[in-house]
Order: sequence, then C-alpha cells, then structure tokens
Amino acid sequence: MPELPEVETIRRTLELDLPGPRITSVSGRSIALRRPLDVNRLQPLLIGRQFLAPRRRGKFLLLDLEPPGSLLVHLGMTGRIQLVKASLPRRDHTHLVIHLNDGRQLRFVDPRRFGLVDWLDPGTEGRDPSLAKLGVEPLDPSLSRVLPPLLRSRRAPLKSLLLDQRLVAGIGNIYAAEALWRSGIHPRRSGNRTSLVRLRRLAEAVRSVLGEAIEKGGTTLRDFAGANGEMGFFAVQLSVYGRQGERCVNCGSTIRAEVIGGRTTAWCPRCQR
DNA sequence: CCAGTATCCTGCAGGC
DNA sequence: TGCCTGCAGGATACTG
Repeated sequence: MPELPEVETIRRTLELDLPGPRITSVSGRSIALRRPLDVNRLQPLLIGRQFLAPRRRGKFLLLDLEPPGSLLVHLGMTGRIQLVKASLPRRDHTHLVIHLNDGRQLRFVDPRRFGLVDWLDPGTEGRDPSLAKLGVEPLDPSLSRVLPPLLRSRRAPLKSLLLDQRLVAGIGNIYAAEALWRSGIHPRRSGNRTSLVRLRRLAEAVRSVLGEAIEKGGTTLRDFAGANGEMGFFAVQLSVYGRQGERCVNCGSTIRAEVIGGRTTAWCPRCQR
C-alpha cells in the first residue's frame, strides 16, 4: 500500500514538523520485523540527537539525525508513522516510540510487521544491503533513458519487472497496474518483446502516475497529517487497480484481473495489448 | 544470472 | 453469532 507517493507524502509532512526537538528516550518492544527491531540498541544511539529533514529512497525513509546518523524506515504493507502528543493513547502494534523533549512522540506502528526500523551509521547507507541494490529513482529525469533498455534485457512480464526494486525503486502493485494501463501495455507482455518506443511510453507513464499521486497527496497534506498526527495513506483516483469487473474509464470494456508473478493484476483487455 | 514461488504477519471479508 | 478460509502485498530466501 505505501508505495513511493505515500512515502514521499509522509516525508514531506515530517519535514515540516519533525526537525527541532531533542530525543529524550526510546521505548517499545524488541520484536521480529523485516529486520529484528532492537530497542535496547537504538536507545543509546538516539538519546540526545535531533531529527533533520528526512530523505527518501524508493519506498525507504531516511530519518537523518544530528549529531550524524540515520534511522532507516520501511513501512512494508501496514506500517504507519505517528507524530503525536505523548498523551494520545497508543494504538495496537506500536513497536517503537521515540520521545521528544517538546512533549511529542514519533511512533512506529505496524500490525503485519513487514516493515523495518534500523540504525545507519553516518555514511554507511551505500553499504546497507537493501539500499545498495535499489535501482533508478522513478522521478529522476534519467528514468526514460535508463529504464527501457533494462526492461528490454529481460523476458519476465513487464508487470513483474516494474515491481523489481533493483530495476526501478518505489513502484508497488497499485502504480505498476496504473502505469501499464496508462501506457496501453498488457501486464503479461515480456520486456524483451516490447519495443523501445513503448517502453519509453511506459517509463513516462510511471513518472506521470507517481507524480500526480504525490501532487494529490500534497493537496491533502493537511488532512492527511491529520488532527491526531497520523501519517497513513490517501485514496487516489485509480483507473484499473482493484476495479476488476467494473468498466474501463477509457473504453467501457470490463476490467479483468489475474495473478501475475504472484500478484493480483488488473488490466483492460481492450486498451492494453 | 534469471524467473518463478514460498515465506513472513495480521486484519478483514465472505461463506456457511 | 462464530468459526474457518483465503486474500491483501512489501522484500527476500530459495528452487529449478
């Protein structure tokens, strides 16, 4: 669910509100997330530090600190970040709480525990096993030059290739389906059986779909950050994802869905070839 | 190296 | 009402 646009919106929200106060303590429960969450290790590393403006890489958040060091955060499927008054009751599955000296807390909540929070020593992000493998940033202007030849070199379905974070970082199941619909390409089409012209169109669709979703997130930023400081997800207008059985907004055909590469994938049988 | 599948986890929807 | 099953999908380990 949290794909690049949602993570970017969270980043922008945190950028406004997180820098400043000092960390006074850390609490929570060490528990198995994607990587083991070790509260006892984080505690001495975080106390006394202040957050700077956060960064994003793919679907990862990098919460930079001063003195230098970073928290690496991934929201997985159900991860949420809350920046709230300490008095607000904790939701279930709150795994980590970072206490700030202005009476607020940064909380990491993740029922399904597919997310992660990990410490990065300054300058080591290039060696992090997850970050090091990430492909091109989809909003980078180089995307339409870099991505097409990569896709051309593979014979897997384009839908699966778009989800491969080593090729392009930040696309998930929702925006992969949307970008393929927008560029008129069938999700099962092999990368190496697609012309460079069409792949360039796909790269542009990826950029525009993600860019528009971020804009919408930006316009709802105030609501989105919420009265209770909860940073979750927003609903964007979707053309195919989750619309199987409904009519294509472009041609009126019935949207279909099948499992491709282990992921349910919706597409329009008429618009996408 | 590449492609495809299994795995982790909880909440929720649907069937009966 | 309650129980069961299956599905949702991030990244990654594993298999062929």
